[in-house]
Amino acid sequence: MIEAKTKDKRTLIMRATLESLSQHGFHGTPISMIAEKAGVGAGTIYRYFDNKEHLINEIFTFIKKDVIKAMLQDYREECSYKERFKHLWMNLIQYCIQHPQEFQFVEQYRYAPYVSHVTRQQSFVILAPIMQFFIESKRAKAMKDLPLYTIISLTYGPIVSLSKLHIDHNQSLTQERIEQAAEACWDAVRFSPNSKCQT
Amino acid sequence: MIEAKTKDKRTLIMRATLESLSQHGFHGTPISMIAEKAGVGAGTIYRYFDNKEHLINEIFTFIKKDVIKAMLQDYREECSYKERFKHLWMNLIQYCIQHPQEFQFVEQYRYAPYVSHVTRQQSFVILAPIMQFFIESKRAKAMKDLPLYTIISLTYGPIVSLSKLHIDHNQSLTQERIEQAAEACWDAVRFSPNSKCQT
DNA sequence: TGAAGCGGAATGAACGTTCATTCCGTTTTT
DNA sequence: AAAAACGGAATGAACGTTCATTCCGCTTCA
Repeated sequence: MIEAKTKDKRTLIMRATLESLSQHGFHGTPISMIAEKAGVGAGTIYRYFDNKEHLINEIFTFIKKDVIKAMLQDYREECSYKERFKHLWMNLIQYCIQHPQEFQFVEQYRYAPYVSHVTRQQSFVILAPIMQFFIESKRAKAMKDLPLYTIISLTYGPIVSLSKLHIDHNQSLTQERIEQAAEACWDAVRFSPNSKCQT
Repeated sequence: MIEAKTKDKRTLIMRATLESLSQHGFHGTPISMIAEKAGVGAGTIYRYFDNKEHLINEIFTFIKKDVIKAMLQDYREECSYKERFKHLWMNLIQYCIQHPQEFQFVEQYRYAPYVSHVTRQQSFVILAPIMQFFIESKRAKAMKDLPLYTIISLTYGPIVSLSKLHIDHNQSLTQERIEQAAEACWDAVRFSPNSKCQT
């Protein structure tokens, strides 16, 4: 009971912070506003987090784990590489557009100075299972033999870009268009024997 | 003569701001620091810019124009679609990694609240010639018939992602790897008659 | 030609505001 | 009743912006 209640207030503060940050940015979200949104006193926040920076770092790692969970939902090892790729890809973009606050938060603070080094290191650990898939796909000649970070950029980059456009310009990213984009992304990374063809 | 001197000081302030912003972010760059870096008094900045927000907006549009200029350098209308695509793509990524401060600035503030609506509208106007190329490529069946913003995401997204990795993790983006990535990006957007092939 | 006057550019100390954090009296829990 | 949790006023550091003053190059006048 105590635990539950304690955790509730902690979560409340984190949610309020996330909401405010994605709406008003770092400048626009003083502790006082977080306190008000969360329905707690300003001082209470410091019972759960050392300081504002710590609070943000906590949110950061929480979201990262949530993202991976979402990506791996209904993931089936036995599918083809293409199917698995599209599954991971679409799960991720679905998460981004269904959780715009979380998405914008991560994108905004990924390289910000107040996301501590430790927090960023954790990301690598969390992402390990996804990395494995790429490595295996390359080895199996299902994907082009490109450096790992090139493959990540070719797949994650468009997700970020599409999600931003969707959220900010209210472009209607329909299921069909997401499918199209997933297919195109696969074209970018899939192994093609005659990669030298000219147009 | 007087004109030249005036412009110099204005440019000096903008350069100092850009440098500080990309290093320390918005929080970490008080006007006092900009003044010091530029070698001017704090008050002087307000002779050239209404306020901090205006200063940032000015930098924003300046960079946008610079980027387009860089992209269109040595651009030749008579080349094939693929060649023109790769030319634009590679010019852009070269700019990003050769001007990390400008790149990071744009990426950080593109959707920030203090980049005014007007400034963002301008971007669209500035980007018009590039958009035209995509539209024409689609019409000529050189590119897939995807929504314009999907094509932009498939090409610009990886550039952003690769540049960030390059700058932040000191990944060595060699000319060869840039070429590989450009080729892969083209695979993503190029028209392929048998787009239904399964793997 | 040299001195005095002039105007606007430049300055940085000072101001008022905002913010993260602390502190302490009150409330809730055990 | 003791301890823990809580709230929100108080604090002081930091910030953007202002403005009275200084500085400097050019013009005017003798």
